[in-house]
Amino acid sequence: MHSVSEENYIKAIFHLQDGKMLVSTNEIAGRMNTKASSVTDMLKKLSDKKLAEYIPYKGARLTENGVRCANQIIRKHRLWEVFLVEKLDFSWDEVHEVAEQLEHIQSQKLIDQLDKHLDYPKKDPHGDPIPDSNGNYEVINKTLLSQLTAGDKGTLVGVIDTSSNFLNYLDKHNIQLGTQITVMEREDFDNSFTLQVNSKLLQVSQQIADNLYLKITS
Amino acid sequence: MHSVSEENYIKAIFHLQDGKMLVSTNEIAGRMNTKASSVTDMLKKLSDKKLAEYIPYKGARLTENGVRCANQIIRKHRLWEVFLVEKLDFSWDEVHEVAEQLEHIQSQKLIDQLDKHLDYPKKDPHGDPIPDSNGNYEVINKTLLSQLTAGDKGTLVGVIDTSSNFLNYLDKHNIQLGTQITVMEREDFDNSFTLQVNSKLLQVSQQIADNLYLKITS
DNA sequence: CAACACTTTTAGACAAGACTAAACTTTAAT
DNA sequence: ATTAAAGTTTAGTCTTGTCTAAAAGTGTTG
Repeated sequence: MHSVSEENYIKAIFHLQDGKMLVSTNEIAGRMNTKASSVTDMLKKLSDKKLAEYIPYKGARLTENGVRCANQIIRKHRLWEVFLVEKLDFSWDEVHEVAEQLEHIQSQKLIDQLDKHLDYPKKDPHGDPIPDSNGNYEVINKTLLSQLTAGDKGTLVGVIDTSSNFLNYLDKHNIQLGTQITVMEREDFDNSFTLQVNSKLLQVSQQIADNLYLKITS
Repeated sequence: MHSVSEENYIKAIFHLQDGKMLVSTNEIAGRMNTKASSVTDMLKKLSDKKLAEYIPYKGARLTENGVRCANQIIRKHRLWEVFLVEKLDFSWDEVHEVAEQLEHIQSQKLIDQLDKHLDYPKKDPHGDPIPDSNGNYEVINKTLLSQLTAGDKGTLVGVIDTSSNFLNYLDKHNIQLGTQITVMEREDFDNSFTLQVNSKLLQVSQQIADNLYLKITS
């Protein structure tokens, strides 16, 4: 089918193009830890294969075909994450790296059976939706914590950063998917927040507030 | 660690060197579906990395390190095969291809936890032993069917060829691991056999007899 | 609208792993 | 002991994916 490298670029473009008309070469290079010149080469190839539309000096965007492809890779990634957590007792901060490898295994039967074995999960361990085999997924109603103001409250339904560093920070404060969070105060100067979590007060920086999705309950 | 390609060569040499002093370039090329010149290149690389001893024009053999490495790859391959059959309802003829991909995933925790999840299996779905994390495995007492004579009998404990073609042939005749087989007659002319299997008589060619391992019961 | 900064592409190189064709060893047979 | 066949290695090429350095394009700002 497609090479591992092609799949990684498709995934990167997919995540970056959300909303945007075109994704720039530099943005892709940043996310992939490669150089802009390597990205240019790959964009030409993806364009030849009709997986992306590429306008030199302007940027690129996935075609319908490319999006379909991206959804299948994301489906595989997230199903493997569920497998690792549910069946192999991985914690949510350990799964990403391994899932990055597993997502490239090519076997339709494998992924269908894995889905069934896991009882058709709808979300991965970080709260992200798992596309079904047609690429459709439940849109989750969620708001970035950093956009809330004092008095708002909700439950944690997703995280953006899935690095061990960040997830360990959450673990340390007993914050998991489903945890109740109330915004007590917002500091306009540095956009930091005072939250009430697990009956305790917690100060969090903007960087943290930018990585937490809540489902508002009031 | 090692590249996928290196791992595949290590595995091939390991399987070929059984008993032999040295494995020839051509033998490796045959098993890997590559050309002899590609094998020469790789043997130099494996030799540089101290994974194989290579004597130009003579052949190669894995070092102790190479053997350790081979055992870990085989351990991963066979554990994944068990997983596919036991947990994902694959049949024994479908697992090889997918396990060839899965065996190259790099994560010690993954393989430890998979082993535990499967309850530390000792054999894969084709009857081959699964090395433990130190590379040790149970030696299975077995004899090639093609070396038996009229009157011998035993139970099927292993197969050599794991291709769908061969395994489907066995399925068609209801032959599985554990099936009782009696040698009724051996035709010296073409080394074919008349067997009694599942209370029926079955003619098998030498090629088939060369791929079945029995544990002798009489 | 010109000049500079920034982004992007091109050109050329490299590493891994494969191939073909030619040269070289080994082995077996006369 | 020669020679032919078979097996192996070398030399050179190709593809994929990466890089650096240089050239080209874009855009912003005075």
